[in-house]
Amino acid sequence: MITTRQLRYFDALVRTGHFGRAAEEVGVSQPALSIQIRELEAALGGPLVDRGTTAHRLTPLGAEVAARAAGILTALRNLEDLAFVRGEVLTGPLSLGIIPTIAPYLLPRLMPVLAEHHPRLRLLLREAVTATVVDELKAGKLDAVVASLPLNEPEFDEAPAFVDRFLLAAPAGSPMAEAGEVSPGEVRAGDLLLLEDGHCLRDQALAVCGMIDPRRLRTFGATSLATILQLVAAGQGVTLLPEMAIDPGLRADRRLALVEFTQPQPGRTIGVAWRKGSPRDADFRALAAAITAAA
Amino acid sequence: MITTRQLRYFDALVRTGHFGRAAEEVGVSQPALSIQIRELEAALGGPLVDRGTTAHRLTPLGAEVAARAAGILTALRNLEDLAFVRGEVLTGPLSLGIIPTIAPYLLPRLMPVLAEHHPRLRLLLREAVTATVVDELKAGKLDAVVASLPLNEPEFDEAPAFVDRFLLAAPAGSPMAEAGEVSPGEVRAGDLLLLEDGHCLRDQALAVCGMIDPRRLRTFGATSLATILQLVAAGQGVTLLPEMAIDPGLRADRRLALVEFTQPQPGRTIGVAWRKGSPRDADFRALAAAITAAA
DNA sequence: TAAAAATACTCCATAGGTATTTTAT
DNA sequence: ATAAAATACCTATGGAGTATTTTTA
Repeated sequence: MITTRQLRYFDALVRTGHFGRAAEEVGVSQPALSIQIRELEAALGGPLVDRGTTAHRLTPLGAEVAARAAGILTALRNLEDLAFVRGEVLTGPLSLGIIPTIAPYLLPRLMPVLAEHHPRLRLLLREAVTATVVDELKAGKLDAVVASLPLNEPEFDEAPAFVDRFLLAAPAGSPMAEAGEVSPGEVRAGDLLLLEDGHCLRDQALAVCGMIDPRRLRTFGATSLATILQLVAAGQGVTLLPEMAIDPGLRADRRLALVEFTQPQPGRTIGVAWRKGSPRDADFRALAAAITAAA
Repeated sequence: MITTRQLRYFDALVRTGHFGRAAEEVGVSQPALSIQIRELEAALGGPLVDRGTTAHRLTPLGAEVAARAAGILTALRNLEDLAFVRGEVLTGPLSLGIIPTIAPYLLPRLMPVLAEHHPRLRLLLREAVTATVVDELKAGKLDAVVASLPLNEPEFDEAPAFVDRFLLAAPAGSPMAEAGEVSPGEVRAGDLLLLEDGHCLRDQALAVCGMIDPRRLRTFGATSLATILQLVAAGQGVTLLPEMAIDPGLRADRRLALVEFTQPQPGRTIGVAWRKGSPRDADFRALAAAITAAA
């Protein structure tokens, strides 16, 4: 008899590749997890993992079971979510992931909208780069994420909220700052300042400017747009700036010039993504609507 | 924490509509089942069934849960089936449903083929009308069914094996028997002898002859083609006879005439159906191939 | 020899059984 | 009044913890 417990433990084992860490993740001791894995292997008539002391590999049977187990666990999570869908939309706890290039600019505008229209919503926020929040959404640690769409994950549904245009931030007085507008192709690789690896905005900036060769790029350890903007203000280069990041304080900065791109203006679509089949999808669409209202 | 046990018990409750019979079906006492249902209701935050003393109705939440639970249980069954897919195809136990208008004619030819090519297969056969084997296949009591396709069940996959033509069996000497061939439209409702309700061959005969109005039909309690043929031989009427039901003994019967239909000749497609996503689908396609070889 | 998983053994939570009560028709 | 589900109470299985041993790189 296969139990959900066995599947949960095995799923954690697959994701961590380590009995001890998997046990920690599901909140039991390592022997308890080992025993459940052994039970599952007995039920399926063969080993699921090739045990090495340091590293483990899934057997072919294990890989097949892992894929099916993930599907079953997602369906179970969705079933459990039915408990929260009682009454009106957007009430109760909601674990939401937001990427760093959206969170600080969206949240100040979004929170008042949610507080007014969905006062019984309890948001549990998590800020991390796209790859991280995507993994956590798949694993069930998050209910939904706010990110740049599309995420190209077949197991997600998405609701776009608004389009965020890109502008060019350049040092005041530089040639580009003097032009009324610039085309993306005019940005030189040596001038472009980028966020560190993992931020989707970095990849989008490269795509917009048509750059592929990573060798000629100047990447800083900067994890926030605010830091990058300080570098631009100091004349170190230019950067792609999402329109939503512009606030009055930024416009007042005499060291910076904000230049629009020529048509068609590049931009990113901001929206909400969640696991397909979730019974809370009405909630998530309502959230996307609230984001549209806030933007 | 939702368990597979709760889902299994609830699924049985949904299908039986009765706590006692559901408990019997899953092999536990009625209180044990009641407790698991209550646990599931607690986990989902609301009642799943409206308790009446004699009859029960699912709540809207209950209906939603029932649908999702059925999907999860099917996925779990398919996962458990992975245990049997080790080694070569068509080995080990296989629960197979066959409808009565196929079983007695196909099995004598099929069993030797299977014994020769798949000696390690252990067939567990069940003969019942289409609706019954379809339900049992959905419920996981059967692994596959041999029936007339398509079954039009979105949760099944199908593999056709061969086309079984229909012929007309008429009393020797009757006008239709004298004609070299007849068209389906010539069969009069008052002449056509039919199997009792539930046999798909009955519905197919009506469709072939273009009859809709059930009031003018003469239905007997006959559950087998052999019985119907005795009535035809006695001059009581005519019947639609699948070609595979014809054996030398039947051809030798001087009281019966077998008349072919005009082109396009009507017929039924015989094949194998199973639950979508089953890891044993290679087995089932091999079974369909064996049936083709036997026919 | 050091890190990681498997065993050994003890404890307790939970599923299950029987007997009985409650409930609704 | 009767059939059906819920409750009460006891038993036993199995999941989990700690301590320890085995394994392999």
